[in-house]
Amino acid sequence: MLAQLLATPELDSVAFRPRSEYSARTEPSAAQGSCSGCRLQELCLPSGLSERPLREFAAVVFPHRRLKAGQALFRSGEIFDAVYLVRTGFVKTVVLLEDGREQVTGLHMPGEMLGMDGLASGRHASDAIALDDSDVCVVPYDRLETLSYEAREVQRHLHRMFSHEIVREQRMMLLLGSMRAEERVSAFLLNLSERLTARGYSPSDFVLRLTREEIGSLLGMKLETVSRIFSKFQKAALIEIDGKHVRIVSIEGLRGVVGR
Amino acid sequence: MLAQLLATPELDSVAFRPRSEYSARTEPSAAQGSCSGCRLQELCLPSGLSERPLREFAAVVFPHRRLKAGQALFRSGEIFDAVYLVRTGFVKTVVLLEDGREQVTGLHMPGEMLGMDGLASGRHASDAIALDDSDVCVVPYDRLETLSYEAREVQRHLHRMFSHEIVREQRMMLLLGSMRAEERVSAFLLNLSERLTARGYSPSDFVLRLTREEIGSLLGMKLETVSRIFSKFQKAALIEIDGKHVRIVSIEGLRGVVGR
DNA sequence: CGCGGTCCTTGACCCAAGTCAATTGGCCCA
DNA sequence: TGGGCCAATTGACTTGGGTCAAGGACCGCG
Repeated sequence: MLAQLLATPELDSVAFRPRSEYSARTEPSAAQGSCSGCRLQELCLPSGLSERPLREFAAVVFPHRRLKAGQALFRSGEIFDAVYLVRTGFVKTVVLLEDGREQVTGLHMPGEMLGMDGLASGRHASDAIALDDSDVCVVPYDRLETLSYEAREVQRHLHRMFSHEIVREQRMMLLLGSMRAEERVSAFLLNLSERLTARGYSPSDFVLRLTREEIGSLLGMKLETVSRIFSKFQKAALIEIDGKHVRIVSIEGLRGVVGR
Repeated sequence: MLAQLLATPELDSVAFRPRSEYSARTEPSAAQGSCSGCRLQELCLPSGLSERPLREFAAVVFPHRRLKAGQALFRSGEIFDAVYLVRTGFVKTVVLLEDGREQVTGLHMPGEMLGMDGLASGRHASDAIALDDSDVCVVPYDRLETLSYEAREVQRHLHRMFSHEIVREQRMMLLLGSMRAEERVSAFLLNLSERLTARGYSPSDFVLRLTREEIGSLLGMKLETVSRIFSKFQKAALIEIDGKHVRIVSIEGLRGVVGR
């Protein structure tokens, strides 16, 4: 999306110096763009801002970070110093149990904020891993604090984003705690469809960025179960599925699965 | 706890006028106490504040609301206008599926903040129900906004409380998505013990405020399973349980259940 | 081009947890 | 003081989803 706007030759030629941290960070690139020029505005931080704060934001510029598929944006235990806004690509977040078990806790799309979990303790409580080559806007927390301290509407918007995350996680708890496997998969597909639609993509035709195993982890089931349910939904003419490519044939049918 | 401080005759005689809303709200009582006098300080909003903002808070006074066991603090769909701080008693939060299924998403103790889920959409996304007779501090959101707008440390502290909630929910997702029933129950007991300890109660001797059904809902299992696991833990000499009264006999044993 | 790796699908079998049902014990209050 | 109600326990049985295993498709790479 917005990548086009910013992917000028100058930006593409910026050298990425890998740091020696264990998450193999890349330095934020010099890539810059004011929020006022960002196509994600209506989904992102400054959304809903009126004149004055918007003008302030117009001058604001945050560094970006480019991630290759599989690369970590941050890892559990690392010092928290910034939150992140996905600009392009998809990012998953994962929390780990000491014994190695892990749980995918979220799949984050352009416009969504990441990393607020680190604020509580000063260290991140989850890993964030790019699923595609991704571009992420880095908002240093002290910057954000100052902005929201100075512009009340920024503050309010920030609170709203926090709250959104809380509501999202509540819904995941509901899904994990009270729904059966088929309902979870159906809810997952419907949710994807909705969020992709809001970003201008087809509501019925998309590619899963996650493997069956990752989907299973997100939904609290095993990859074989995910696979079987996809097959079953296909047989029932609710979806067509080919590897990671999904076509929703009957939104109503899917709604029926979770509705009852 | 702090209730004693405030339960002066004048306050106790304040009339509670039930409103006509479907959650049968009581008006915030006129009960007042500055945050600087509150025994929950180190757990609550102004915690960690340095001189200046603390002085500001010293002047701050919020209304309280008394809830009888079973009474709702807020309900899903109601207009959001305040967040709440539990002062005494225990409060559960519940999210509902259209078909009537429900999921207990949290059990909240004194010092914990509630209701931030309403900020995202302007309406609460969950129900909050008192489990005991409880006393709750009502912080109108616009008040909070102003405070955190004026005192930067308040803002930071508020963000930290948001973040805490996000981390808590992440952990619940991990529990629901990746742990087996016995591990969940063990993690639940250990978590209760920890939080009660932080509040000055015994780490090993406490009463569950939830029924088996509510515990099951919180942990994503049926009440019979909860009951069986309690019995099993008792047979294994990890706990002693009599109705709602729990005594942890072997913390290490419980840790062993979830550790492996 | 062929080899190894990862991802996906499907089948057969099994078990953890759900379902259904009976019983007990408190507790409220008529 | 006893009847009704609700919470909890426990047993017998069922089942949804996990486990294990085999095989196929599709890479990227030497």
